Amino acid sequence: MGITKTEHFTEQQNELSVLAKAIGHPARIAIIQHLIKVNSCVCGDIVNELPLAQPTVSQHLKELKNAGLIKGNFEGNAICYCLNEEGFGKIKVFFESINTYLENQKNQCC
Amino acid sequence: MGITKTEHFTEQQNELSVLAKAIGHPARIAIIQHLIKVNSCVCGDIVNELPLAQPTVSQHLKELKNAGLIKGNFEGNAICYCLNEEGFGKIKVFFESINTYLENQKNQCC
DNA sequence: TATTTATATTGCAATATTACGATAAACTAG
DNA sequence: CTAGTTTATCGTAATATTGCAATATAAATA
Repeated sequence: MGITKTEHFTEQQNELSVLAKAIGHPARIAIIQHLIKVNSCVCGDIVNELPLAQPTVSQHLKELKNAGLIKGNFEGNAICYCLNEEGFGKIKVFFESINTYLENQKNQCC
Repeated sequence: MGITKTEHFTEQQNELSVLAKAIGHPARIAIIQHLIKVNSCVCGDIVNELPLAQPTVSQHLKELKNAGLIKGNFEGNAICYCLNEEGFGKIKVFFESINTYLENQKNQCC
């Protein structure tokens, strides 16, 4: 069906899946890594950094923005992008709990 | 097209995207959370934990396994599942670098 | 105002994902 | 061996995602 039965899962599970899904594409990971690498807001050169056409990049940026992983503000002609702490904060909590569990785990049978 | 241009991205970017994509579904997050909650290997009750048909759950388990996020061993009639540290370790590094960046970031303009 | 530059939207084709019924496969118990 | 239990696979329908050409929009500047 391609349709996810979101209504059967908790709000937290759906929220986390949206965030992870947004990260689940190499182009969007490349965008995130570029924003970190440049270490400041990036105004208008994201399209040139990626091996994809402008509409495609625009779409990926939109998805990252909708998921709350990046922010974008108009800066004259261009748009400045940077990471959005809010989205990453939510994932952080999830992965920290997993890591804590894995570190303390004793009775592993697999 | 629905087809990702993986050849244009680095191996690390593709690997991370596969892991994030595998987590990017509420059913698969529910599976991960259940394995943590029970705090031991879970042998054969995963299907009953999820509001989805057995073939669908089997498919989700397969995807988590292929991505390296869970392990599954035959235990007589049933199969025992638990988290796979290897997969989560790779994501951990990625998110730690993002968190370090976000914590030290000074010149935010967005 | 007209032109240029940067980004977004639309529309569409190709492919991927999600879900499940039917069925198969593998093991246990009797 | 037969029946029951558990998990995997196949086949298929419905929907989602990816990518881009064409086009629209918006701001800056001449």
